[in-house]
Amino acid sequence: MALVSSNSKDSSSFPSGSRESNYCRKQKSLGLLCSNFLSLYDRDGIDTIGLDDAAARLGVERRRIYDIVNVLESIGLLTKKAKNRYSWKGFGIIPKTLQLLKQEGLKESYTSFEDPLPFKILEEEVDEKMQTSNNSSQNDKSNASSASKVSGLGASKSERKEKSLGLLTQNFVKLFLCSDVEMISLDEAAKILLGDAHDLSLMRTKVRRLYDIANVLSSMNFIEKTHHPETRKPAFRWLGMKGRSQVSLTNDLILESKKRTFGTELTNSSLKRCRMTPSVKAITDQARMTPSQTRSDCMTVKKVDASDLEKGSIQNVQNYHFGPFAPISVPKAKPSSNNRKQIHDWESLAITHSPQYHNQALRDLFGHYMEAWNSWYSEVAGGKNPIQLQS
DNA sequence: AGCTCCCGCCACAAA
DNA sequence: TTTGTGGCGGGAGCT
Repeated sequence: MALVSSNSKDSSSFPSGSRESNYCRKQKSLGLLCSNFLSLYDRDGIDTIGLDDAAARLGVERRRIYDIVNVLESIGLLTKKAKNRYSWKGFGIIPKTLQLLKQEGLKESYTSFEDPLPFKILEEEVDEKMQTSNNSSQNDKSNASSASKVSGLGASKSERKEKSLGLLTQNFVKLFLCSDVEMISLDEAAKILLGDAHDLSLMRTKVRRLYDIANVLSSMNFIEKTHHPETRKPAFRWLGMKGRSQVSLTNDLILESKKRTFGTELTNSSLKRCRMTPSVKAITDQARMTPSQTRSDCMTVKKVDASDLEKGSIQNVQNYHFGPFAPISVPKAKPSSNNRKQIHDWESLAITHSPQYHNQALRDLFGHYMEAWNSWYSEVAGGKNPIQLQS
């Protein structure tokens, strides 16, 4: 197939049993790929994204880009423009997407785990612009229903859609938005999403896909991995937009530590066979952890009520601020007359969410930032309540 | 040993 | 027919 990239040839030259000893599976995870994808495209001035371009710049085969893009598209971050081309919508769309997903879920009368979840894709009202690209595939999507169909070759177009990663992502998110569960394991989620089909191999496949989705959503901090308090079984907890805003402070530290390690490298390909010194590996391991994972050592995160995000953020989508250490890709708030108020917001945000690191390197780095912040703050804002790094 | 999830085959859709 | 898309599950890395 013409799509096979040089990269995939690389992998085929290292068949499963004979990969180089320093092959590191984690370095090639979908989550990391998603982070890198966002580093590339979540910024001002990005309008369209070419899949070939993305694959080349990230150093992965195209198949993996489809995985990422399908999940991102399902939550509105991207919309398909044409073959090979997507347009970037950005995280401002997320509150609206979540609201719509919640409405959808509630409309489907899905309120508890006892109810089978009717499969129905979110209408494309997430983005009005999409209305212009009216085509048959949209109708197919919105008409897709019933989870009970079993897989098999010769599946129709709509049957294929029903099993798509995008639809599964939306239904997975609905589980959180439309129920009162604190956390859910992927096993449980798969059972619910499969409805009445409990075939073992179907279950395994569904769980595999949920792992893919969970990794991508975790990398954006919409969910975080945790453990059930009683069974200690791995489970995922919903963070939503709060997850994103809470980690904005630490995000830059993580980006920074990545930079220190890899320079400007954003591709996964370079990670493929690079040998890392133990110290570098320790830092990159830390950096690879999602910010929420980094936090989770010391912080407990309360479940976000979906209504919070509806109340708070929807009307403020355009005014969403990420805080003083906003990622470079995020447009910073323009200086304005209420600059002073923003300073106080930042201050309280920083105080509230000041992370505590077990990792000394990150503690040092964070300390450095706090020092810089306090010095700037005392100059500009009079030095009231300087922030202190908690130990 | 069970969990996790990368990898790429290959069916299906679109051009 | 060729190229684009993405479901799927084997099996290896990770814990």
